[in-house]
Amino acid sequence: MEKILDLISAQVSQAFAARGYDPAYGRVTVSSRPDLCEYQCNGALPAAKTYHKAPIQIAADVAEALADCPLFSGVQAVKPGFLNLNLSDAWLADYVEQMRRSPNHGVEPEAEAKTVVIDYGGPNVAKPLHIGHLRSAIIGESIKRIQRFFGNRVIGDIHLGDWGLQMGLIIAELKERQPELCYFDPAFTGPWPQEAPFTISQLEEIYPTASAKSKVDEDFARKAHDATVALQQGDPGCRALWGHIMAVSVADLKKNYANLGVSFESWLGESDAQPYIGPMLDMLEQKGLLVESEGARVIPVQEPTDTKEIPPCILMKSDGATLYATTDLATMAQREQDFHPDQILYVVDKRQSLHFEQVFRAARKAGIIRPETELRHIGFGTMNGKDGKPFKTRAGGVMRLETLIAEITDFVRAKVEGNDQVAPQDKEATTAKIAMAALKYGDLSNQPTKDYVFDLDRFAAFEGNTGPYILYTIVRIKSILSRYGAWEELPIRAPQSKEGKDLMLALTRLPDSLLPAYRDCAPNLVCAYIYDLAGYLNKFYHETRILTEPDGEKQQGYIALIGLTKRVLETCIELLGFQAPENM
RNA sequence: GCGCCAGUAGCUCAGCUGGAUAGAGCAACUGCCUUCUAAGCAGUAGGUCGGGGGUUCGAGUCCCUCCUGGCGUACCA
Repeated sequence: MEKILDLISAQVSQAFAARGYDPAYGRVTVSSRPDLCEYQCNGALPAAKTYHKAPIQIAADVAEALADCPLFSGVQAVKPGFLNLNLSDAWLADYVEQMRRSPNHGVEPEAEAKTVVIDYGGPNVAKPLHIGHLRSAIIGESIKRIQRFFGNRVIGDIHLGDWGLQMGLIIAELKERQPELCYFDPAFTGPWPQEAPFTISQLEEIYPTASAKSKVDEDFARKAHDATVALQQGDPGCRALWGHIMAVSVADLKKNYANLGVSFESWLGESDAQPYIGPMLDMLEQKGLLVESEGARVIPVQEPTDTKEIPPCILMKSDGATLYATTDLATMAQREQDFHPDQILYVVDKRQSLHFEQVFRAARKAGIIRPETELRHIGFGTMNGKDGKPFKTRAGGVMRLETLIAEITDFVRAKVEGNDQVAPQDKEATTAKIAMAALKYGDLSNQPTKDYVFDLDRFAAFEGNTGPYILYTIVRIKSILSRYGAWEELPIRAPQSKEGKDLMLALTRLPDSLLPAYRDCAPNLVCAYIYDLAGYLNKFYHETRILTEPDGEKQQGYIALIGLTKRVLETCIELLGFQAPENM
């Protein structure tokens, strides 16, 4: 269905045209002065210049033309030249009723579904998830859900860091600890053991140990390098070990992402892009795009129109090794082959923006993706501690994601334990839902590109603009609805109060809020919308006795209104990646 | 050096293509629970929108300049 601002703007534009003005001046926005009116049109101000007339005169002219319009209960031309509009109760109720019946609450999906690949996550195999992975996961997951809501076919790709030196380090360290393992016996031909020679917690200890050792022990560093080369060249023992590392690690990653409510359709990694590297480099050589520069093979991406200097995209180091950019390009070739995407979104730390600029340009130049495919880097900022510096543990290390989640969960649990509304058997599940809302909303309510301060005390307080506030609002509605009984089919009725009308007006803003959130990949706009909506619901709730309302028809209208509000709020938090409990 | 991003209330942040009196939340203070969950609602106080110029009927928003901070700047990912 059509967005309410479009409908109103069309009416006002018509009025402008009817009085001989350009209809383009008829654009209507939500009022910046809710005390004066619900909607406003500023078109008379710029029109004054064009028509050499006083703006107030134009506004009055248009107001006159709108006098009989059934959309409005009031149209006023004010001071400099504002057009102040108020909607008729009946028309508004009818619009909200249409929203109630619409499958997406009035939000129009894309006319033609697009195929979108979203690259988020990017965890390294054999290393625990830490808070650096949090934003990518949360933001990426939300963008994915928003894309789906608008009808697109979306593939979330975790893009594992499963290749390169880190694997060599682990293999080399294992060889030092357990040289007797069959994987290190060149004479051994298999079959390889089913069971991995380590657990996930051992793996998580082995990697940092090996990494630290390689920095002080040159001999060990060389062994790790050799193991990496052996793996990449297909040494059977190394490959078998690598398979174990992958299996153990991926199982653990799946568990951890599931705890976050984050999932991926594609579990491919850098290793899967390797077969594409050779052919891609050949193709680039053939096209003459790959040139020698300071001993490396690069694709120059500087354009004559650039005002800044863009270093070339390096695909092969002087020692012949490939790099990050090589893998990313090969991965793009793979995605083009597998999915033929209309859009690829990279939800990756904003500090890598230059890297993506180079890779995107190289990909375009080389024709690795179709020209019409949109490539976009959604760069996000750092999560900082209260001191404004990157978040660390008390000891100064990088905090594990599990630890962070456990800390929030503990805070929430303390509050839920003392809450009689929650049945004892539901307490743990409710705690988990609230904790997830606090964490995700806390992150997503910020603009993705900005660094933000993660303050556990603030998030745990649950007052004001927080995830738990949104959940609490939903729970209040659920409580009334469950006492009332069947409510799903009740129609929206004309508002009975200012609070009721304000709530309806807030509901009509859903499509106008979600569309920019979708276009700009900005979940923070969804947060801003539901915070606003929740506020209007709570005001309405406070001013209106619903269950004790004697007039049955009025009561049905109230119930229908809060029922729709509940559905809209739940739809939105679903887009953000969390859910509301029954009680809290 | 060059480039990108940011600077709005004590703190954390909004502010849509320039428009009416710059908004929330936290912290402070004041009211509201015998009636649907007070994790709520209402109110008070708190600002020369980093500084200085400019564009115009009008600038937090656009242009220039300066200051401060963060990040990035060819063989790490």
